[in-house]
Amino acid sequence: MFRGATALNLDAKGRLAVPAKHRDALTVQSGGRLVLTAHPHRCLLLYPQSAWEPIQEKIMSLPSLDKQASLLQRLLVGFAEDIELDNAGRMLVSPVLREFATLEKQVMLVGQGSHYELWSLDGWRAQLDEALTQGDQVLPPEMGNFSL
Amino acid sequence: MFRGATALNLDAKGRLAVPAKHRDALTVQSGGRLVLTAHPHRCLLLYPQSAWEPIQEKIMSLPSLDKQASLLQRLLVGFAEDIELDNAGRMLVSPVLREFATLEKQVMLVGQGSHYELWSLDGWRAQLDEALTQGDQVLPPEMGNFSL
DNA sequence: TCCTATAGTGGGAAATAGTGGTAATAAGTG
DNA sequence: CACTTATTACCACTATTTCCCACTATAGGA
Repeated sequence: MFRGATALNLDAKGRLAVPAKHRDALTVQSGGRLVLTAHPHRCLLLYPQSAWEPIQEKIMSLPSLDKQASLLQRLLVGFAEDIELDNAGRMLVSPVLREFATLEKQVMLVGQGSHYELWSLDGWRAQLDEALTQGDQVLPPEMGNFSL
Repeated sequence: MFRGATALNLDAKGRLAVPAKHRDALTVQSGGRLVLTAHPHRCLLLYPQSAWEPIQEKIMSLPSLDKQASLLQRLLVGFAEDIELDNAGRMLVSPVLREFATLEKQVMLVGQGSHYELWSLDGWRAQLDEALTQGDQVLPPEMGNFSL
């Protein structure tokens, strides 16, 4: 499972060098075939292809004339791109996805168990601020008696 | 299956160059025979012909005196056009369809599994805004416990 | 502390894709 | 029936992308 946050840089061509340790974990699962897509919180999602497929199927099984469902389909499936790493372990992030998540040079790669999230540094900071200022209200109701 | 979003330009003659990777996926399925039609959300739909046929049959099997059904029939079947790509991989979008979806120069091609959607840049942006501002209400009820 | 091995970064060249234009053909009109 | 206009198919040029190689930096071991 993927975990840990790393600060990375996009190069001038929009390439992102995935750190070696994460790279190994990613390439094992689907032979290096990855899927990169958009998340409603304005970050990107990075899945091994085999983990992504069932999610896509579930999303596309919703009725496409329904307003809510089609928004979700257009976001998650519409932006999804098949990605491979070059022989230096870098992935190319398309202009469309870079614009969506407002990625410039500095980027955060954040492990989330089944997948990674990719944030612009600013987006990530904003996210953090929110979590910290909310203090103890962070817990959702169904986790009321949760203890670390 | 088709996925991924690409920004494209219509040229002065109303031709749209389909990116090579999507082109291959499209031409495999029906030998390059495609169907382009109108969608109620004011975008266009692009299907391989073989995938479109059963959909058209299903639509036309609805009772044509029903108000809802006939609206759908006129839109989806009424606007449908058979399309082929020229030998540079471009499709010609007719004036009628361009006007329907308010396509001018800049256009988004968005993969949706079995087909593609074609949006004007403005229409697509509006769609995105909606998805993002609705934030977490994006999930339809039957997907309540859905997790990425 | 220095040397070696591994990882990260940048750039360049070949191949491929995109764009615009021109010529030929077909269709429409007087 | 001839002429004009529109459409389609083809060709050539330009731009972009992708792949590969070389250099730099970092970390680990001797």
